[in-house]
Amino acid sequence: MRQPNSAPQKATIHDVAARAGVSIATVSLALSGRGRMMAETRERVLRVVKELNFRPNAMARGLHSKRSFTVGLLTDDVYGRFALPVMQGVTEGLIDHGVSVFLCALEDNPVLAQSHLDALMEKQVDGIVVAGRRVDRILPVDLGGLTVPFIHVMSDGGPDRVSYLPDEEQGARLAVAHMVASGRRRIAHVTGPARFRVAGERAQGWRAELAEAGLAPHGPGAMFGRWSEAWGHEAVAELWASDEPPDAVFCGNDQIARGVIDALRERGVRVPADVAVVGFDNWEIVAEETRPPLSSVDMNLRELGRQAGLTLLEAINGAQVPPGVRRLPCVLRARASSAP
Amino acid sequence: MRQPNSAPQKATIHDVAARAGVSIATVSLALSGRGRMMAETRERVLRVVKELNFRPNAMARGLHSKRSFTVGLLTDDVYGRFALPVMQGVTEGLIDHGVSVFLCALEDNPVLAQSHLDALMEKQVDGIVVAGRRVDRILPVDLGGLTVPFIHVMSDGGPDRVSYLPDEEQGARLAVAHMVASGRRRIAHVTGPARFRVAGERAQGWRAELAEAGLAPHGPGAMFGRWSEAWGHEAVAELWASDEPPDAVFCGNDQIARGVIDALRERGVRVPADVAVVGFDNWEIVAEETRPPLSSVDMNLRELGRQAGLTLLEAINGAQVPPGVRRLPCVLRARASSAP
DNA sequence: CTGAAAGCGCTTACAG
DNA sequence: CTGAAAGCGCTTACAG
Repeated sequence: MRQPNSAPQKATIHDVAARAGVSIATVSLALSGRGRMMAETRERVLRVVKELNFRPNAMARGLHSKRSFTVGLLTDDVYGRFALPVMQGVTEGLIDHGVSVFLCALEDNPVLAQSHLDALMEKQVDGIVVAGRRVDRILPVDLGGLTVPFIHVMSDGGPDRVSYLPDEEQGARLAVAHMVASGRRRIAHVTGPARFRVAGERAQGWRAELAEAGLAPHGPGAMFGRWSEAWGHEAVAELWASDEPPDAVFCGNDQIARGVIDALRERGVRVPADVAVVGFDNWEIVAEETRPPLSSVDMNLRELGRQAGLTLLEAINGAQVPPGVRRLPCVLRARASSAP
Repeated sequence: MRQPNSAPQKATIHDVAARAGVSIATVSLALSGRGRMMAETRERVLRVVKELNFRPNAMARGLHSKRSFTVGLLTDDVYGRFALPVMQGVTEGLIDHGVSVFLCALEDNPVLAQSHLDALMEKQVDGIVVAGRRVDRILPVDLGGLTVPFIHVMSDGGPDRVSYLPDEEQGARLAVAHMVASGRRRIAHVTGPARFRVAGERAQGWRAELAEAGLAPHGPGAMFGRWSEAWGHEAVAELWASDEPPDAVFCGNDQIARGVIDALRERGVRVPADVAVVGFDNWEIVAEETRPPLSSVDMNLRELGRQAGLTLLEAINGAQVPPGVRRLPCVLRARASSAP
């Protein structure tokens, strides 16, 4: 490992100025392209900048501009299935603007959360992104006294804040419309616990799209259970105990869908010939390995993160960003499990 | 969204000094606890610090100390199954020392990678962690000219650098020893492509532990294939085509194990009664939903990240850290799939 | 025990 | 067109 004491000293603006035979002000001006100067002078400065591989010290610059060009990203998604794409989107959208992102993984620990927040504020972050793993869950931090703008993604900050969320209902409608279009008529919905807000929203989308297609919900209504494969199995047992089982199952997430498909195979019910199955989340590593590969609704998390990052940047730059929830459309990733 | 222009100005050391009726030097000294001063003065200063919620500006502090108390975390693991726990460990280990971590997701794009690296250097990071998703893969960045210490995790930086890796061979031996202890004698190994270094290391552990137990490898040797469920199915077909199928299968990862277990169920072979199955990675969300739940080797990625972060910190603080690979032991997470 | 001053590496009016 | 100076918010010798 290269040791810091053996490392070459970084060049400063004084080194550049001395070598180019100008003042540090001229170097600064040449670099920013602001003040107009003799083309020859500018070129000479820029040449030296390149020779010395000079990069302005962001801390010194920030001291003056009161902008650190950093933001903090708080998340409680320790597992990362949802937060990671969001995080990527945020960093991706911001790096083009020279903004770097501090990662803070909170994991339900208020003390840890507070120390992360303190560290961020000391580092003078220009803003904060709060990324949740579940919409109706509050992160263990008090953002009330924050002196910088912040924004929520995959977590609802309430009416006074800006929140970016997937359009769950629209995503559900996509899935149902897709099944209807391929001739399915008895479309059941198997999903997670009713206390999860997204479960209700997805069920609502299922119901609304069916109504629009002139179809009745299959069975007594949406089947709320758990977000697990095991629940998928159980739901199939229930559904196939009736006289008229469904010809399509729209599942609230990919794990349930996986359980449904496995259970159907064990019963000798063919997917997609007898029953179409569509999941939610488009968890690719699981969806692609399902037999047959699982069609699923993609929440576009990366794009969600990107837009949240850019909107935060606007707010940092002084724009008035009206508070409220912004929904981004989902897209359907059709695979074999829902073929006509 | 709270707008920056409406935000209360942050208190500076001058505000504190004025209000406490002392000089800024005294405030600084009181805060650092360095210079000795009248207890009463110190208390007065600290009281005002609290009243004004004063936090020293890290950029100003860093300008002087030439330490930013930040590090960069480069990773090419876009999916995040492996990198996320590592990232968490790194941040967790460092936040206690006041060090914040910049996240840079690289995803095979050298241009993006370079711009992330440039941003990090401008921000004056004190060091860099390089976290891979696969040991024998080089990240698309040239770290050669770096002027700060760096360290590798889940990626091998070669003989001149410090790298933290799981002890793959030891992990494999754990799995095999566990199966031997529960009476299994014909232990097969189904794993990923031979060109992956970890596949070779895990196979080596399997072979070594069997030898130590006085057992021969089951079949013609380790079965190299793909890191997928589908390969697990195919391998079962091969294995059960022989006269004497195994009574245990050690799998190179959890996806293969999942495929193996599913395939065995379809054949009516009982797990664990007839065959024990153990996976690798301890990918909990999958392992726990497998029927029966899957025993698996855990690489301790979080701890790996934590230690890497702390070692980087030592190097930053000037310690001489001898280069080379450091292996951390894996642990076995036994579940029902390998019960005696 | 406490304060005035220099300096960290920049940027930005302000002179000339 | 270019330079000298002030200032961003701290820390650290150095006086007193």
